[in-house]
Amino acid sequence: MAQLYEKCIKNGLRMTLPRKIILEVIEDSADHPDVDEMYRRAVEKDRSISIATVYRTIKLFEEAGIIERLDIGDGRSRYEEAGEHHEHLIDVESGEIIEFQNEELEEMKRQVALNMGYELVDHRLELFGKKIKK
Amino acid sequence: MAQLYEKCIKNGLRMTLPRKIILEVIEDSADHPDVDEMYRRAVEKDRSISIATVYRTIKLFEEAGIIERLDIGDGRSRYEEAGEHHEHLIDVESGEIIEFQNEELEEMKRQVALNMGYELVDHRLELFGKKIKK
DNA sequence: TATTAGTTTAGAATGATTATAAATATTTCT
DNA sequence: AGAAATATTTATAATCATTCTAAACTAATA
Repeated sequence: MAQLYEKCIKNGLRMTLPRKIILEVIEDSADHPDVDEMYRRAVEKDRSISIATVYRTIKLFEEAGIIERLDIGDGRSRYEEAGEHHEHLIDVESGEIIEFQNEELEEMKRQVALNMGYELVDHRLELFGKKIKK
Repeated sequence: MAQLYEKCIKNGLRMTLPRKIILEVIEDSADHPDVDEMYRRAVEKDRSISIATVYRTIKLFEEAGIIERLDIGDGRSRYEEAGEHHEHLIDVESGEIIEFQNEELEEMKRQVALNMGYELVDHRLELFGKKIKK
């Protein structure tokens, strides 16, 4: 599963120890950690890593398309491995973030933008929901 | 056009001078100002108003459903008068924010949430587009 | 009008993020 | 490999948006 590493190399990034560690953190994370959480996970692997490096590296990885930023509207940015495009449903009671995909929805967004004379270059959708108990 | 004022009263808000001024600013704004911009506009009407009051009052108005928050992903919160639900298309070149409505899209969001066992309580969609030149 | 409760102000505090300067590490050149 | 040049990291200060606090002020109530 070193395809992320390959992607970094392809982007001409020097793979230093801190960058490798942060990359590992990303690979190991199935959730959507914020910077602070990523920092905590990185420190577990290497005590000496600095928060500034985490911020800088995350920005670097984001620009290289290695990770994607998710903004659920509280002040912090969360990150996840880039990949298949998907949307997020946030459970307003538990804070849980659930991923989903819906091609029809995607297509409709593209279409709506087009109707206004725009080429869609990015889009962001978050649904906030309450679990229906049966 | 004092329906916003009425709405405040209905919500049991004391209508002090600063609150009236901030309400005026909201009524006069056809765009999507951030807190700092709203503060600047308020100060033009009353020199003595404080940024803390603007923050507090905005939060108050948001909770009362007088205004709505818009987050376009740069660090700041923007606000607009609450009303007809609509979405935003952000022109990535000019930064311009264009409003649009699409009931079909709305319905689809509700449906997608429902399929996952959730009642949609809120949703946020932003399209980022580049103007197509003909 | 005195008392109480709510609001505003100014400024300090906080939390997330970015910038800076010195120390380290990596690459390049010979 | 060793020196010079370049990039990266670290620690910390700075910044930006936002929230909190305490004292002053205003409005509502008894």
